[in-house]
Amino acid sequence: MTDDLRSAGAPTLEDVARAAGVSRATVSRVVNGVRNVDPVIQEAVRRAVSVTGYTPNRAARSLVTRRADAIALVVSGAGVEPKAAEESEDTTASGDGSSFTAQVFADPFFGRVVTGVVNYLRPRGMHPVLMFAESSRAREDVVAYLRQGRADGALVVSTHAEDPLPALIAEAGLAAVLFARPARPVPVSYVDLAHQDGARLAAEHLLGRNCRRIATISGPLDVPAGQARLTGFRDTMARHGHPYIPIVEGQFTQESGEAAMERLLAEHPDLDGVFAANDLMALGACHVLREHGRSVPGDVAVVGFDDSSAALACRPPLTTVRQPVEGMAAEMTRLLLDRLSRPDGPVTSVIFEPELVVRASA
Amino acid sequence: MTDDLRSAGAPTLEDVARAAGVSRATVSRVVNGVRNVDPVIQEAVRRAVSVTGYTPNRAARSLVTRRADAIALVVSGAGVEPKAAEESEDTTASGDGSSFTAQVFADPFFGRVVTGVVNYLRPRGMHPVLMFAESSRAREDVVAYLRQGRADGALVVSTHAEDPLPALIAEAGLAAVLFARPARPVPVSYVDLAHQDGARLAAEHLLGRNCRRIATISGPLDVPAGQARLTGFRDTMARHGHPYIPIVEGQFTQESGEAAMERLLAEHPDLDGVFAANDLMALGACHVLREHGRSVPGDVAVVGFDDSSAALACRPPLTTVRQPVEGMAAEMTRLLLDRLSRPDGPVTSVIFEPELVVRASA
DNA sequence: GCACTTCAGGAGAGCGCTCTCCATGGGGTG
DNA sequence: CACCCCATGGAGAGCGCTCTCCTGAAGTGC
Repeated sequence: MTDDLRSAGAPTLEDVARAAGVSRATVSRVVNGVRNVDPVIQEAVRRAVSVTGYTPNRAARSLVTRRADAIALVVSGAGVEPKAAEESEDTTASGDGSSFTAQVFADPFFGRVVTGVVNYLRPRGMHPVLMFAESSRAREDVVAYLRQGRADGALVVSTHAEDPLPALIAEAGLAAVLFARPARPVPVSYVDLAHQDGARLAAEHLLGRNCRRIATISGPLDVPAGQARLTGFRDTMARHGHPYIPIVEGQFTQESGEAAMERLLAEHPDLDGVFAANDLMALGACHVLREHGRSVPGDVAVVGFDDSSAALACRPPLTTVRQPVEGMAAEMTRLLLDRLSRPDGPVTSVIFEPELVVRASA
Repeated sequence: MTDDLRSAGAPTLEDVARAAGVSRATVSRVVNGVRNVDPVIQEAVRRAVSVTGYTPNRAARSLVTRRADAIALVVSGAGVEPKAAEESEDTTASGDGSSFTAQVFADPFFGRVVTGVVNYLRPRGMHPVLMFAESSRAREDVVAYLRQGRADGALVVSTHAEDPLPALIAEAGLAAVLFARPARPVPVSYVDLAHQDGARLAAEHLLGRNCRRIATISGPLDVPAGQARLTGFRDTMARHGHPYIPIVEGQFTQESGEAAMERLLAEHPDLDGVFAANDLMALGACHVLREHGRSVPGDVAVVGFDDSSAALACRPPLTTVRQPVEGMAAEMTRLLLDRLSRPDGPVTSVIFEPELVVRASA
């Protein structure tokens, strides 16, 4: 098609300029919409663009703008730690089902983060590069990737506290925004949820239903979110005259929720209310309760946390504390793009408020 | 650090060359490991690289190599179709929970694809760019992205048949590999599962347990995989003297599985075996069966398909047909990289064999 | 010992784009 | 009528890298 105007390969600015009878600079101005260009010439250029089928070469543009117009979405944390064989380059088709990535996607939480990020990025013509950083080698990869200018900044979702990645990125002078406050302070913006308030809502709901023997399945206590939800729950219970409540620590997985419920039931067979620090564990708890002949919410009321897809998948549907993950992820993305356009803007944090969603389980 | 050797900003090849007392070309050769370079000089260059803290600029490299060294992972299909307001650029922090991306991640299947892709890509220093193509606008974005050279090729996972994306990509002369055979033939390589064989395994297992009133919850029949699983199941049943079996079409979601099971139970209260075309629907079916007082597998045996995380999350754990999604995704990635290094290699397809995994549900 | 091959390393030409600087010209102002 | 200003478009210098071509020195064979 119209090969007469192009030398070979993809058409370049030069080709368009020739076709439109103007200079390269003018085409560039029209394409990027900068400065005033005579409407007549603009039109001519636009026509030339579509005639030649021109698409700007991103590498060339990036080379001069020093911007990749891409950002990385990094899921960071400790997964299965690197065995001796880590260097073995051959993760071949045999498939490694128990990998960190698999763990990550098992929780509906992460899909919601992606949803929020993508929804914000897409109208802006951007797409996230997906990276996982569960080993120190992988963390270096992330930093190298950013340093190479392949992405302008990173959105970091840590699954564990003490994650060294945020600090690494900050030290290297790279842009990043975190999902959730880092365990130890790092000069990086983040979004987070008022976890304690959420836990308070759960506690008050359980108490409002006249549950009196209430226990909780907490999240991992080395994760700030796990810690905060427990604190919020415990404080509220204490304030209402329940200074002591049974606690079993879970790991935010369904299995850990099941195990925790088993223990709770063994030690406190008469309990009538459970607050699980996330929906997945609440789901596991419901299963175990039913297996032990307890009806939910008849015998035991169960409240989850997150309002993830697991909450609806559960029988009965879970009463839970809604965490607006998609909105938080979108805000996180907004903060990063903001940072990129104003590199010395302030480091900020945005805290979202949770909301109680009452369904059938409590 | 050692600012004396760098002009400003990130160190370039030039800086390293100066530090090592060689030419730019030599540094490039060492960095890329091509041609013979005197070991002594190599060592000097390497030292200079670490002293200066040099990292190659990818944009500059891409500009000349015409390779982005990046690939796109595209989830394609029809989601919520674009409303009139599609152009409204403001998918702000309000969060759009019911979006296509949310639908996608609700199925554990996709996480497994990502796992396989990432596992293969990572040792090779690559990371996928995540894209969603559920509207024609989004499909154009994908093509434009590839045409701009931001990614060298695409891995396409279609959630629906008749997905126009593979054809669009092929027409544009861009590299791609598909997960699952396209509904209408497109000159693009793909990986797929022998769905019919998998369904046969399920049928034979149910028959082997002496189930005699067997029904199936099929996948969406406009998806090749849904179609093939039904065909395989029906054919096997017919071959064993069951020419007619009740069928209800589902949508591969848990809810659709529940609805289908309700209908099946209403119309055939005496059934003793169910084959659901994926685990999510099997999970839904189990819920409904229990609600109707049927024990699984005591009263009704249930077989799923995929061996996804839902199979283990189910009570009882699902007997299912294992689809090696991670391995398939890795192979798909291998095919793409292959294609990129040998652009006129053959278009191929790799079909994987499923495997029956017997657990408690049947 | 001389012509010839071999190979290490340097020089330099771009890759396609942006953006600064400059030339041009038309219109407004004193 | 002279002057200045601003709007407009062109020229051209790179951005940092790769890779071809070329030089020169060392090795090889008769």
